Amino acid sequence: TARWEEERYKDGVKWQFLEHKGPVFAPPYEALPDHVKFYYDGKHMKLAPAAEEVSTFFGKMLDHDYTTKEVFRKNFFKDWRKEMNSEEKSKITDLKKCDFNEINDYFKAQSEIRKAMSKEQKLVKENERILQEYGFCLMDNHKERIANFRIEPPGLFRGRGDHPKMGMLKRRSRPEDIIINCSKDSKHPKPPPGTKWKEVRHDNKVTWLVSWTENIQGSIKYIMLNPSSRIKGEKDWQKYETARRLKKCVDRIRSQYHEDWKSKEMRIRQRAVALYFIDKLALRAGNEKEEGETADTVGCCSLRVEHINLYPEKDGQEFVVEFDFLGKDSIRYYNKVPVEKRAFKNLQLFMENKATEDDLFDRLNTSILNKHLQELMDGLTAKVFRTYNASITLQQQLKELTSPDENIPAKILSYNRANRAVAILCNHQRAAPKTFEKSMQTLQAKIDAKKDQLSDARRELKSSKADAKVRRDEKSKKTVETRKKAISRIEEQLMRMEVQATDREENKQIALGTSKLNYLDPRISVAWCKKWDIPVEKIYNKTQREKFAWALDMAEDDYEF
DNA sequence: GTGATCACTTAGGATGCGCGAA
DNA sequence: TTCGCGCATCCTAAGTGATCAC
Repeated sequence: TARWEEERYKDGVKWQFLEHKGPVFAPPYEALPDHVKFYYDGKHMKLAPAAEEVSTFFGKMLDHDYTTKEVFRKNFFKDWRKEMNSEEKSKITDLKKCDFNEINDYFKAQSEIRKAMSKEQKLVKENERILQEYGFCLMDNHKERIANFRIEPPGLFRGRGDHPKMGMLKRRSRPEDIIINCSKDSKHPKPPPGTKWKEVRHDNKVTWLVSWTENIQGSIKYIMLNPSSRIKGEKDWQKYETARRLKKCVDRIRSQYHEDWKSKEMRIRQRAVALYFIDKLALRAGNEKEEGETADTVGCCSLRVEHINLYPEKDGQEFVVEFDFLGKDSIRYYNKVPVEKRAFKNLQLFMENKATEDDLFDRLNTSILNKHLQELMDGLTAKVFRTYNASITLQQQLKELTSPDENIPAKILSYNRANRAVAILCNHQRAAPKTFEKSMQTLQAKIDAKKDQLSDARRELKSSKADAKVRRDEKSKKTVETRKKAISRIEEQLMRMEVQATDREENKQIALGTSKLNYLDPRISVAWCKKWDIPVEKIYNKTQREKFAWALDMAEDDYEF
């Protein structure tokens, strides 16, 4: 469907152009010299000197505050300079003097146009066609949905938190960067005309269909199957089965690490205290990271002295450890927890004679820890504790919070509360939605209005009752009945709103999705739904039901994690 | 033991879209 | 019919952990 046109570039070189419709490459292109790129002039994709394309990225991002960050600007300008030709290089020497407002306005206008167009259904149809053509593959004779079938487009790298590489240019992937993985006899997508794939291989030991190396960290990116696929589903099921095996031996492991706190060997004590944190607080393992390559974040094994404070006594509690560090995605973990005395004494020992930037567990890393865990249980690693503790917490909380005589909305609130307990345990946070305050106010106003309505209705009932007493006829009796019904309807509506308000307030800064999708054995939820006769659609949306199809089939109302 | 590489899961924010209220 | 909101989906970064070479 790509429409090709011919145009003339300023050097007198003839190139071909096309409107961008391509699903795999954005846009598709011929083999081009490195300094030549595409840009969009509002009508057509055109060739542009690379520098122009790069600078438009900056314009696109102008609304974000990070374009004011020094690191971002420095990295961006360095990479931009690399893309400039000699004329541009001598002209564009100072980022401060560059004004990107025009291009920024242009992209804002573009997004308005896109919004208007989306109503026309044209784009919707086109997206559907692309999905049908590129969004599926055949695996073991089953048509399976592919998760991320589009190659990542070029742009400026942001990263999360204080990332040292923010602002760098993420380069366009070319067919020559792409490795295709498929079976020998299969039909695989052909590269754009005049180009070649880097490689076509047939490795059935891995699950990816396409891979390429990204230029910011040099890591490998993959195209893989959707969570609804057989291969992902089976893996997911296995994960929860491993966690269930941990349930059987967790007592033994816990008493083991309590013993190890007394060990003569420092490395064993450290291992035991770290495992205690991972188990009790659901901390992540904490692999080492290369300095200067990523934001400075830590997990359990990579905690430094500066990340904890010890209080022999605080707020009436003994042996309190205060954690304050940035974890995955630079999300802050802050927690004050009383710990067992022996663990506390060990921590004091580990911190002796250390500088704040020294490792808390200097005799430990994730590979040592995981080797130890492997000996305790086949397939046990640090992350299994997170899965186990999350799922067992959900199960316990559901038991505790669900009261049999509550109605469905109230039961769902209980479910969300159980889910929330897990999200808090795993520290799954989100930024409070921008519209939070406003939407809370709107809801409160609705509640108030409903309350007024209720008192009006009650007054009306009273008067009609009095009326019925005097008149003693059928008609007035009927009025009383209708008004009674109206009241109970209003009461129910009010209750539902109040439940919703509580739920939303409690959810302000907590993300439930991550735990629901990755940590909670879906069979627990399915069993709960069956037990209390709650439609599973109230808990899992369509996508989630597809992902957890295996669990929907499997779990009965008496399922125990 | 160490570092590099690879494959895979887990993560939050941005964007898209459908639906109910006005 | 329009508007605004909230949930679903998309996107891709950032983790975990296995394996391999030295």
